[in-house]
Amino acid sequence: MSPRSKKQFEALRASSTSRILNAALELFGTVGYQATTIAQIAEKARVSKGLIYNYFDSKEALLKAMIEELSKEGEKIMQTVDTDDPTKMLESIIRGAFNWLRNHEKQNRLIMGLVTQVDQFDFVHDMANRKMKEYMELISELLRKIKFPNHRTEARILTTLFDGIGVQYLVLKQDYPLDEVEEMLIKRYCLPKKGNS
Amino acid sequence: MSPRSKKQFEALRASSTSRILNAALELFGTVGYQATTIAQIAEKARVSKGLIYNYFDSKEALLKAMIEELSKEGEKIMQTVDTDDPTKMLESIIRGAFNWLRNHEKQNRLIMGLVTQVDQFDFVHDMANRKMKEYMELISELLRKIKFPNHRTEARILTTLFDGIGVQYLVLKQDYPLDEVEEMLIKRYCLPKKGNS
Amino acid sequence: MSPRSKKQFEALRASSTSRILNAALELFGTVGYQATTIAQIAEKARVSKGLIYNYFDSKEALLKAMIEELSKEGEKIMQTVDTDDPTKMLESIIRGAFNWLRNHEKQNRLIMGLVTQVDQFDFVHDMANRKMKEYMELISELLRKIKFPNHRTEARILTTLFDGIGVQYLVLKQDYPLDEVEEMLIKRYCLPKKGNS
Amino acid sequence: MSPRSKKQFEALRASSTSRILNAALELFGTVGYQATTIAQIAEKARVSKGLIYNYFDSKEALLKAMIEELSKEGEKIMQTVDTDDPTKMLESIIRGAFNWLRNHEKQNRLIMGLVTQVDQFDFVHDMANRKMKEYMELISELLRKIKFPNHRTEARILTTLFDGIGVQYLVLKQDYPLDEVEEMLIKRYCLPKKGNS
DNA sequence: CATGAATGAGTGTTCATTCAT
DNA sequence: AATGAATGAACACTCATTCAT
Repeated sequence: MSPRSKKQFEALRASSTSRILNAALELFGTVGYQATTIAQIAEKARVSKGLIYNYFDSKEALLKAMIEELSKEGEKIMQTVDTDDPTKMLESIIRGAFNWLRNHEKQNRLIMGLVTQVDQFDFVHDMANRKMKEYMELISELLRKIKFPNHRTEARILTTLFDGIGVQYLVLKQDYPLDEVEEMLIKRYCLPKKGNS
Repeated sequence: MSPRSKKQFEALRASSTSRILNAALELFGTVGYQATTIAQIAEKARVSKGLIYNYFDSKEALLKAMIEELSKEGEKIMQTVDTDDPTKMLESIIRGAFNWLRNHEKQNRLIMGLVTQVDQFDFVHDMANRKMKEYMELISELLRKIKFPNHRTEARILTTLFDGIGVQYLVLKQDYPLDEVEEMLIKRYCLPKKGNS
Repeated sequence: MSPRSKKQFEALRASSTSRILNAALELFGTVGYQATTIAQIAEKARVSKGLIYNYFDSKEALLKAMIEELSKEGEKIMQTVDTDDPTKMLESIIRGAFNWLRNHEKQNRLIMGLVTQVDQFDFVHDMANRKMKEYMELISELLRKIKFPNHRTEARILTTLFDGIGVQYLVLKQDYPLDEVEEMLIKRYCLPKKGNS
Repeated sequence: MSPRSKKQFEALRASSTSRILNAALELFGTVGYQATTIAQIAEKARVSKGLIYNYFDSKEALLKAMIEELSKEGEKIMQTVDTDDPTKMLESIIRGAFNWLRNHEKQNRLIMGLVTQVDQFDFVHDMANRKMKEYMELISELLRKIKFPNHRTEARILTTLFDGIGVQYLVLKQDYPLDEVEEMLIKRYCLPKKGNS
């Protein structure tokens, strides 16, 4: 009855789980969480509806798992930034933020859509809230280290800009000069200023 | 022939319509469009479900009416800004944007939630797209007039900041120093620069 | 308070009532009774929804009134047929039946649609039943008088044919040779037979 | 991979589908299509409302499926008639038509009810139209072969009679002498005439 | 007599979830 | 582990009918 090894089973599990998560992300990130049906996810993942409930307790649990995975991925990226030279680190963070936007369009769309609903997806709201504050603190600290004037205010500006870029990029798409804005921010915050000395 | 006067009917209609629109805005702007049911709207507006369909063809038509009203309101505000002195005008626009954020939280939430869904609420997406570009052009032109260096790039920054502030304010609420950021932007863009002369 | 004479009021009543009945017939007879809404009737009659309920207790009462009017009209037509010469009378009846089909398409459609529903429009069913039997008796008697062989069976055939023609005309419309069939029936039943003597 | 065998699923599907179709026919054919609710069908089929939508896209699709099945059944019956001897064939067709009336009361009622509504169930109208013309052609040809005088006109009479019998039987039920009329038609059209030789 | 805004029970339909296999 | 048939609560929407004026 059990000719498959444990490893095979686990591989199966992993494969199905990730197929489901990928399909869900694809749909949540385009048509939205509420407008996506379990049937659509099952079809896109080429899996039966029932199987989804073997791995996830509910549609919301599936969402939660996705958000958590996303949160972990975000942390992982943060840990790869160089921690010695504050200027290099800031540049690394800025470039990382822009790359995130480029590579996680669906995720951004999803989160943006969820974060607007009050009292319903508190775990998303909380995560967004926490991340925003973490970013703020980190960047503020870096700007202080590189002796950028008004470092707190500038950190506010910079983090706010990140979110603004996210929204504008999401709406304007190719019309938004992502590369240009990236270089401009690098220049403003990571290069030695001439006239500000 | 007519037992209630035309005026009476008109008043009745206006009252119901606005009650419905208000209730819908309240709900769409908090729990979201899709998560809001017609029954909830009817209850909040203290009106029967059926009556809503006397005034709006469908749930989506109700949304459309709301968005259009919003769009008009936006235009009206834009027309009130002083058009003589570019510096004054820019300040007026910036202050207007912040006041909009303060007074239209529900609307912002709603639009932000809708704009993320692709191929579903194109009229919202289109409006957002158009407004963003209009703002960009207007501000760019003003910065050029007041001889702000790199006026196009700075206009990009400023409009992007508006959206970013919207997102952060929406998530962080009281934790976001709205007033402080407002003053800072006024100072940066509307006051004579010392070192830049 | 009552500056209008009784006659004026009655004229008003008659006008509205008949406008409503006409509109209802138009709609019942094309889209069907159930598919027709009171709102559609009101609109077509250029009358308010409420007024319809001044004259008719309910949608079904409106239908009943229509059917009754129709029934009376049918009787009136029957009374106009010449009662002296049985052959002439038969011809008159046959021609009358064909003219009825030509002039009462909507009514036929309506009745045909209603008569199929069991336990719902018994008054229609009953009327149809009664009319069919009356016709059968009358024609049978006439055929007997003109010494048509197998007069009962032939009466059955003839009345059945009337209904069949109704159905086929209703479905095939211009493709059905109504005039041709009319002449054929007249020839068969109302002219002296050559070979059958 | 699959817990229930393909066959098991197939059997389940077939069972549910036919239960639903039977229940729908029962109701459509008595109270009528529009007056029948999905809830009633579900209850009579001892099935949940939702399941109906697993098999049929909509109430109208359910009707369409029923009509199509009916159309196929009609063709099947037509193919069983003896094709060698035209007289035998004609008798077979006449007897077939009467048996159809006896065994398909609900279907006839349903179709008769639908065919009266214009611009709404065109597929029913079209089918009725087509069948009528097919029958007309076939019978006309047979009468020609057996050298019946005025074969076209007589074919018209005969097919019209079929429909008329349908209507009268539907209204008069047991009061209509179906058997008697059947024998009479057989005698008139399928037996060698005395005086016509 | 006449209006049309207002109601609410009822309709077709959807969809997350369960369960026998 | 996997299937998909089955459920039923919930939804958007309709419409005959009422009623204040």
